[in-house]
Order: sequence, then structure tokens, then C-alpha cells
Amino acid sequence: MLTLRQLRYLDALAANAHFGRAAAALGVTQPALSVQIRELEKALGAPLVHRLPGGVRLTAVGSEIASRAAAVLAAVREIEEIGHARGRILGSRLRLGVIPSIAPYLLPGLLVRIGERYPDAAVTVRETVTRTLIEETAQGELDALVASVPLGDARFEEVPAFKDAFLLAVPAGSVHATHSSADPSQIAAEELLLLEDGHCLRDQALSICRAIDPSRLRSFGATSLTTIFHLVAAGQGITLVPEMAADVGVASDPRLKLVRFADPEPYRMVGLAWRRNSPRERDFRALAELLPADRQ
Amino acid sequence: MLTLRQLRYLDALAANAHFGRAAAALGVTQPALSVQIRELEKALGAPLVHRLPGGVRLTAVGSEIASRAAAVLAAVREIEEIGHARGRILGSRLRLGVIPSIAPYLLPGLLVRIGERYPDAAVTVRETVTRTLIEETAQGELDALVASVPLGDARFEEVPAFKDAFLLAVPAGSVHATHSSADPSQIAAEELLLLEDGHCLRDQALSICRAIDPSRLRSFGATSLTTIFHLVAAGQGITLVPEMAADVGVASDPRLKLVRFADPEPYRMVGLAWRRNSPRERDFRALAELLPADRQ
DNA sequence: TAAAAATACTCCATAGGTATTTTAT
DNA sequence: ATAAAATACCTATGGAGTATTTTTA
Repeated sequence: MLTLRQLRYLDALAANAHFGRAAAALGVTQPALSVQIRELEKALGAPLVHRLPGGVRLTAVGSEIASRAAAVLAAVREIEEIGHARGRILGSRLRLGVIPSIAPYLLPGLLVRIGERYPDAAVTVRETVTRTLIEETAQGELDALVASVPLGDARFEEVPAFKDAFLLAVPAGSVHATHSSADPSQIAAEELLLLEDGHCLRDQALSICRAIDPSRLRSFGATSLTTIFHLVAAGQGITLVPEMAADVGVASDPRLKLVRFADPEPYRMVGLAWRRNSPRERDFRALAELLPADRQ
Repeated sequence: MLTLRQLRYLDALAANAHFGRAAAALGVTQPALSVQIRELEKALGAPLVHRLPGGVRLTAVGSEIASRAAAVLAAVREIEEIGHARGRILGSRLRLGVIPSIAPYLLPGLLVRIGERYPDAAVTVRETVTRTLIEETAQGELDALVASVPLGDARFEEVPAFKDAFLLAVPAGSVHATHSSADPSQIAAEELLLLEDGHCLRDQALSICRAIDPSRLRSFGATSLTTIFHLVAAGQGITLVPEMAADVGVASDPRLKLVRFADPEPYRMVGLAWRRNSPRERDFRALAELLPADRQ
């Protein structure tokens, strides 16, 4: 069976045209090289070099094989280089999932910070809902995810990063817009607009407005915050919106007004999560350091 | 220092996704494989697989390295072949890929001729679409392929063998069936049935019917010629069919009629192709001699 | 808790070193 | 005759096998 050692030795022999010098270049003795070359010739069934006094000359077959060996060795060297890059933090591509209500706010700054701190880092981003992110990360299709934590899934390890306050988005002309601060208990089920079932924002909003009986909500379940914003702007109701999503998608619409809640202000915690015992935990913790953090 | 053994083991592990099965495939014990993979991970400085109960899954790095390893192993296999089959033509097993629209017509005769001329030759055949054949040949999983040439891929060397004329397949009762010869410019986009996008027959048919705007085709894209034949037989449209595929799959259906095109009759060139610099070029040229040839 | 991978340890094959012989011109 | 490669022989490394323990969802 062919070995890389044999190809490395042939490569050196081809370069030096002399067993003794090639052996020296390889840091082995001449007999060691001779034996390996003879093994290679036996394995291939053909002489690779003409032995001449004064040195060696490649045969036609030997020349062909030496050039192929050089290509193989180059490919192997590339493999080794991939490995070396891995010693560094974020040395290999990291596939990161982010939920849609966080992504547009988080990513511009995060990607810049990653680029500054780890110039060689390569990060791929996928944006979808928490449930999908969890599945894909569990399957190994993603390396880590940014979402509202805790996920409540024992397979995952989490690092909380920062709070994202909930605001009340109301039509500019409504009675809600006249208050300086909002109160969850004053929200009526009939006017509350939420995302469709299974979406984490829906569950978070309901846990904040505990007084609301979910069965009394409008059956309407939007699939995107943008849809809800337009409904609110059109006076169809009100909604709870995370501050960072509001900054990106709502603040500029004059038909909408954002009202902060009175203390204690409701919020969700945003954090980084990954499969427990993932070999890249060091990468993930380094990445978590680059997330926006609460000033506490 | 990296060894070929480690790459061979990683390759098997990637293919089997399970230490035990991969070890069995390699003919070694599971601990032997475990140790080598661990050595490789140590040498590269990164985990290559996630160890899970039920098997293993390649990490991102592992996947990258496994694919490079496969390329290295293919190159090494070529080096070994230079030795083995040297001297005898077709002295070692040849893995040949053939596209489906050629295979049933070509293979019976070809395999007989190979057996007569080179009684010791062993040929394995794989039948699939051009794109897959190209990938597998580039990867070293196949030695050569028979398809419509030119492939337009600089990595391949080609020998054209024979022309395969295109015929028009029409429903027996249609107006087309009354003509003694067909004219590509008289084919309407609305009635032309083609295979799905990416299939070479589709592209060939479109290049023959240049007047047709592809966007006006029915969005329908069948996955097999058989499906299209049945649609034509049912009066749903017409199609272009290579003569050899027609001989095998259409000629016997009374609901179909085949009409030859007027001169210059459109055709595709069928040929043999292999990876440039393959050590078995002599074998391939010998094989090409056994393909049906145009009488010119 | 059960399947799967890692570890421990023993043995043998193989690579490499030193000393010496053979080869080719 | 002489440089150079091959061979002989010994040692050390490392790969593989068996038995067992550890790991993980």
C-alpha cells in the first residue's frame, strides 16, 4: 500500500537527483531513503529511477509519478494548513442562526466587531424562527444561534447577552398614544395584534400581558412583524414590539407611536446558544463576547 | 505528520458515519480507526467529527478536510494505476458512466465488443445524467463517461464518436404526423415538451429550435423521457428525441409517430470523455475505438 | 440505559540507524 | 577505482488487536 512517506521521499529524490543528498534534505540516512524508494518501485511495479554513478535520473514512469506525487503533496500541505488555521479563535467558518426580530439590528454591528477582532473569521448567517434554528443547530447544520433565552432545551448551552425591552406600538391618534407610559394590565385582548402561533414573540407578549385570555385574542395571526406594524399604523390594534425591532422597522412611521412600559419594564433576554459539548465552545464564547452587552 | 492511512480512514469514516462500520469497511478494528482519527485530529488541531450516540457527524472542518482527502486519495489511486495496468490494455476494472438516453442503445453492443477484443477487461457501468457523471469522474469515482460532447469542461479530454440525430416525436393523429419531414422553425413553444432545467437534452432541443423563446415554454419540466413520451402519446404536445433513445423507447408505441427533420438534420455528437491527465488514457482511447462510429 | 467511541496494554510490522557490501562506469 | 546505492542487522516507533471503560442523548 502506497504511503505519503514514499511520495515525500520520491519528491525529494526527484529534486536532488541523488540518494545521499535527498536523504540529507529529508533528515534521514541514505539507506532509509533507498529502502523506501525500492518499496515504492515494488508497489508500482516499475523502476522509478536509473541508478547511475554520480546520481540518479528519473525514468519516464518515475517522472510522471514524481509530478503526480508533487501534486498530492501540495494538496496534503493545504489540508495541513487548514488545520493550522484552526488553532486560532474563530479560525474556521462559523454558521450562525439569528431570529428575524434580532437580525437586522444585531448583525451590522456584530459583523463589524467580528471583522475587527478576528480578521480571518468567516461567519455565515441564517435568519429564521427559533424552532427552526434549534433544529438545524441540533442537526449540525448550524453551529450556534442568537435568540431569546432561555430556550428551555437541555441539549443547548446558553450565554445571555443583553436585555431587549418590550415597547407598546400604538396608532398615533389612539388614546394609548396620550399616556406617557404603558401598563400591561390595561391592554385589552380585542385590540392586541400578535404573530401566529408558535412564534416566540407571541409567547413572550402573552407572558407579559398575563391578564389576557389567549382565547379572546383575534384569531388573526400575522407571519411578520412588518405586517403587524402596518395594521397598527392603520388603526387596527396595538402590539408589543421588542425595542431593537422597533428601532429598525417602526420608528420612522409617523402613524405609529411607541410607548415605554412603566417599571418594571418587561423585556426579553437575548443570548447565544449552541449544542452542549460542541467542540467549538471556545469559538462561541469568544463570539458571545462580541454581542452587545447590558451596561450593568 | 499526516499519513495517507489517516486520510483513508477519514474517508471511510465520512462515508459510513459510524466508527464501527467504517472500521469494518476498512478491514480493521474500531479502536484502530479511533486512534488514527484522533491522531489526525491532533495533527490538524481541530475535531473532525461530532461523536454522537448512534454514529458520528462531520464537523465543518471535518467536512472540508474529508472532501480534500477524497481528492488526494483519488490522485493516489491514479498513481497506483500507472503501475498496475501498465502493459495490458484495459488491464484493470474500468468504471464507465453513460447518460440514460444513450445507455440502453449503446451498452449491449459495446460490452460484447469489449469482451471480444479484451477478454480480461472488467467494466462497471453507471447510468445517470451528465452533470453527475462529470462530478463523479472529476472526483475519481468514475474513470470515463459517455455523453453528448463537447462537455465544455476544461478538466476533461474528449473523443467524439458518432452522431445521434434528433427526430420529432408527435402524436400519431396530429398535423405534424402528416408531414414527411419536420422543420425546427415550425415548432411552437406552446406545444414543445421538454425535460426539466439542467438536463442536456433540454438545452440541445432549445439550441435546435432557436426561434423558440424559452420563457414561452410550458413551465412543465419532466424528469424522464418516458414521461414525455407518454405525454406526447396522449396528445399533450410534441418533443425532440435522439434517434437512439427513440429506437429503444418509442418506436413500438402506435400512438406516436417519429418524423425526421429536413436537411441539415440536427444531431448531437456522442463521445467518450475522461479527466485530463488520467493515467489510463491508453485504455480510454482503446475503449473509444470500440464505440459505434460514424461511417464517413 | 444501551449503543458507540475511547482507553489500556500487548504484540508485531515497519521505519530508521550503523556498518558493510555490491554495482556501474 | 570510486562514488553511490544496496544490503544486513539491530533498535525503536507506531499501528493493530483484544479486553475494558467511558461517554452521551
